[in-house]
Amino acid sequence: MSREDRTQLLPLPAYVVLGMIRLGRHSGYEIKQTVELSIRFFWTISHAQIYPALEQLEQAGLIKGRDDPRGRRRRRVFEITRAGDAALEDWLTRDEPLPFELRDIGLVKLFFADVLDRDAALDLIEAVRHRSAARVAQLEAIRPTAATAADHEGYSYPLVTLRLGVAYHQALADECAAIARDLRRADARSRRSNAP
Amino acid sequence: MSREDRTQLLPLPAYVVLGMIRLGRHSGYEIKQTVELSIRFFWTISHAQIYPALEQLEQAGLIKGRDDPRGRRRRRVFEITRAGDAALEDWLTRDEPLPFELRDIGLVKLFFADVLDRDAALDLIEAVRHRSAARVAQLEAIRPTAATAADHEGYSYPLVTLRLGVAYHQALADECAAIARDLRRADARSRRSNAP
DNA sequence: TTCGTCATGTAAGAAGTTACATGATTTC
DNA sequence: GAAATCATGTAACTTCTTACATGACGAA
Repeated sequence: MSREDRTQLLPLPAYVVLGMIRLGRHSGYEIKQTVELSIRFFWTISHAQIYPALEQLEQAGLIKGRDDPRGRRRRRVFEITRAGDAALEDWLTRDEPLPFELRDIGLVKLFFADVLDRDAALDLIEAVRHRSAARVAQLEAIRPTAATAADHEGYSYPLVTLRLGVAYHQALADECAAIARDLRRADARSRRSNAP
Repeated sequence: MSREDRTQLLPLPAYVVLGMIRLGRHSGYEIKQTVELSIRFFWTISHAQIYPALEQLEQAGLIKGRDDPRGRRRRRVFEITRAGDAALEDWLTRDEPLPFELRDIGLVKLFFADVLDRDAALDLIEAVRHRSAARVAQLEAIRPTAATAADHEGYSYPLVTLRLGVAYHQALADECAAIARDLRRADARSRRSNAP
């Protein structure tokens, strides 16, 4: 797919920054913080990307910035323009593929686990299970905050993405447990038939 | 975390290539094909990475290559060395964090969906649901192949990773359906109370 | 006065993708 | 004989992270 094929008017990080401005994050610093508190489980962006993106968005007329120092501490705040609102809505409703890119070293290792003995393989499965269980716990810890925002501030979709994150890590953890059970059962069966 | 902190002896793609050689993939071309057929849902690697990685692995003495042309068509085949076996097993059993990196534009868009009207938001949820449902179907289509390999060739872990992939995409799809149901229910409730 | 936080930016480098480049073999 | 597949490599480019650089403010 070449650059021109997809009607990607802006690079993706810029849309994320635009969305954060739309949700009332004003400075680059605030955007970075909110990203870490909310979407970091399915999207990351470093401040070295944010500041150039803000520049780019302003150049495109989608946001409007002004200096708003706090005391002598410099600070630049932004607001979304009408063109920005339109661009964000266009992006959100655009009928385009929604890439799901996963890089999971746990699963890669597990894929190769036939070269290990049974116990080492089970250790790997347990490591993957534990990782997802920990992630579920992390997400559940955030849930009250998201639920409050949903009830009182009218932001219900952060809670939706949280639910999805919990759902798939819970499923991953459960399936790991099931797989470990199956492997142990198969092993017990084969030992019974080999040594009667 | 700095480069030296983690005892990452080789870059990750090199371990993936090493593992593929271990599973009997001989050439760079074959490795690329197997990656596409098996781990592509949680790891990708381009041929532009594979060939340098093979070079690097050979330099490190973990694999041994020789020319094995097919007719006049050149071809270089590799086999894993004893040092390579050891390095692979060390990597697989190493007690290190297992990064899970997700970049999911569907969830990002959903996170911002409060700025959309109800129908557009439901369209987004449906798009995310459909994407995962399609992925489940894709994975189920591969399952017979993986099951055969597990039963007859002693490679049971590819089937394990397949199960995990099915589990989490199924969970994602189910949760999307549940969320859509909840949203519609909440909407119906609020309309009832507003217009009695 | 030191540490953590607020705040913004740039530069260098790593990692990865796409495109370029080449050529043989097989299949239709 | 054209198209798909086998097969290997490099170059250019994009993207993203980490490190560098700077400085104010508040709390202990």
